Amino acid sequence: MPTILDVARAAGVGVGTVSRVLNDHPRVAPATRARVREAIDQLGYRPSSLARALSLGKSTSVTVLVPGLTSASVGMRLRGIIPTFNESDRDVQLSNVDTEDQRTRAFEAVVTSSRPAGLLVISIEPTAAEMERIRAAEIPLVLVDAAVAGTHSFVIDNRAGARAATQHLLDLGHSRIAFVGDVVSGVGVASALPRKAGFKAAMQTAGVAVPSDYIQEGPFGRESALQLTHRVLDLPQPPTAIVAATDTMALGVLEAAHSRGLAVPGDLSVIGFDDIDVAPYVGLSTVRQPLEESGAAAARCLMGLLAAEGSEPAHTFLPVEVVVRATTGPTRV
Amino acid sequence: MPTILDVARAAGVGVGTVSRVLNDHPRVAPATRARVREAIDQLGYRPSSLARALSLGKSTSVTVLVPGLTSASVGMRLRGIIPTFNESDRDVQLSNVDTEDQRTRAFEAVVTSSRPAGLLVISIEPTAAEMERIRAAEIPLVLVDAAVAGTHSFVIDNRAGARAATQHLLDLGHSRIAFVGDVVSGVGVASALPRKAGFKAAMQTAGVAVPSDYIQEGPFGRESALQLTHRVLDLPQPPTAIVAATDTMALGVLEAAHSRGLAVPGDLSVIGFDDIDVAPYVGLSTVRQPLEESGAAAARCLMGLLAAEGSEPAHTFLPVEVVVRATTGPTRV
DNA sequence: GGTGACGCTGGAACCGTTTCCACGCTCGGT
DNA sequence: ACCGAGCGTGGAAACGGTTCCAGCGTCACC
Repeated sequence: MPTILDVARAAGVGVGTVSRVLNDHPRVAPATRARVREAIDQLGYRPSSLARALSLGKSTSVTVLVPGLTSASVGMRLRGIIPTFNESDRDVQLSNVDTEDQRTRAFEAVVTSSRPAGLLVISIEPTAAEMERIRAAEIPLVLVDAAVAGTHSFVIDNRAGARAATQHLLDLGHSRIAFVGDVVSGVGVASALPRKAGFKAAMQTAGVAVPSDYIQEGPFGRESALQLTHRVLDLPQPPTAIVAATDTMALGVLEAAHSRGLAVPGDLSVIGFDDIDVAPYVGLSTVRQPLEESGAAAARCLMGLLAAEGSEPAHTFLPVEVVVRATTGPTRV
Repeated sequence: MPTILDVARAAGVGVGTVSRVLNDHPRVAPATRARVREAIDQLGYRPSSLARALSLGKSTSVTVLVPGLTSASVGMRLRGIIPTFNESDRDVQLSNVDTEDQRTRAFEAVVTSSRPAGLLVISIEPTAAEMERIRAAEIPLVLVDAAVAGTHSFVIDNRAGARAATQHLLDLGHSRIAFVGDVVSGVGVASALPRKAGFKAAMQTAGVAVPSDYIQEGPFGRESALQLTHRVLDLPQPPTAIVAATDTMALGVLEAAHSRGLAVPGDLSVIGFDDIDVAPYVGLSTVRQPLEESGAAAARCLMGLLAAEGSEPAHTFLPVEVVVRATTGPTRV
């Protein structure tokens, strides 16, 4: 395995010159540059990214921090992120952070140990202390599905999305509308909170009262949503429509409806949020957010930060859109 | 950011001793060890993995090479892989290799540039040359959904799986059974090949002739399967059942059936392969392979290789199982 | 023709670890 | 009391890059 010194000797130059050629520094005579290039090809030399990283004090790869890798929406975001980086020859370190402990250690390791060139964080709001350490370490940071002042971030208006979803049901003539959402557990931004708020706001604006029993919350997941749905459907006055905080939970809602023999949307309308990849197959009406595109956009943003500094931090709002499929409709007469 | 030298000074020892403490070498006096530990805590010292990597000639992270990150089955495998590594504090570098060019460069980079502690390759068969370079670089290698002699690998019996799927249809009384599969395109192991062979074998054993038109092959994907299905259903003697090489393609088959107003399974039975996460929601009958578990098992295997050398390479066969859901049944009478 | 500026270059220092070698000390055996 | 073995330790060298500084030409200009 040839080193930079071998190349320097072969080309009859110093190591500094080879390094300058490798990094496209302007101060190299064209003839020398050509000679070095030739020596590199001849020897099949490839610079060691390990040595480069130590010398620079930072690696060239980017780190991506995600909570709940198993969740469908996170997976779709990653599909936008990984290829975008790979296409530019950027290595990607992927870290799954589910517990509070993993989260602490992950941020710690990023700053002290692995020192990536850039950091992409999904659905996690770094604490002020974490932000400060990242800033001090001069690691460019981009947030997806989370926002902190002074940072680049890509988010959607969860409140408006939920509001639109609820409005869609109201427009269909529903008034007994329930909400099935997840509570914060472990790491991860609580997008369920603004979604619940959007639901409430829509109902209030429409002048429709929401019984407190109509708001059911539990852990994230299909299974959990199934139970919450049974609970709300067992009420003396069950709802005719349900807004789920996420598509994954909407799948649980559908399963509950199915197991009770309820017709969807005849007996019960269901709308989710996110438009994960199974949604079209199940015919689930939902609020689409550009998951894959959000990942790709964030990755491009981070690469811009790595290439040329500058550009003041900005929050980018991505569009949401109600997608009507087969699980929402008027109540059967 | 304190270095090992700072720790050495604080503890009144040499850097070598600190390094020995860090790496749990036995040759350190307990008292000294304690003193060094204390200094480490006091200073909040964290070793630089960058420097460590250079000194060792290899990084501590593992690299995972995957083709077609967007495909559902690969995603599920990753869900088994990433958390398994993360739980042991192992960084994971993820590389998406779709084109032949990316593939070459990825293997090249692994050996020459990034030099991970271990390599996990999904659905790709390294060439003999690549194998040789990896062996020379002494990088432990584990294969998933691909097998090469002399390497640890985790595979399923694709042929037997397809055979069982076909047998299931035969048992239901079908005899006009078609096959919709994908052809090799870009990088990735052609598991469609043994699956097609399994289909043919089952039919031959049953003594049922298969018209050549009944075997349709095209690019991988739902869209492609949709067109292939239309083609086979346009035949004068259309099939009453279709074996799809993958669940993703089965989804295309279902879509085609749906758009023609065919009842499933009344007019057309459909069975897929893989049991991807949407399969249960669509009610797709399929051949289940333990996708997530295969990833986790491979990751554990690689970690074993990293911890303690030894254990001769072995091919591990994971079980497959026909899962009957709602898309297969007898032909409507 | 002398001088200053500047482009290009070589090489040393440095990044923060690991590892190897050598040395001192202790202790058991003779 | 002496000697050798061996444990515990310090420190230098090495890993392979980057960067900075100094020096050498060359050239323009006076």
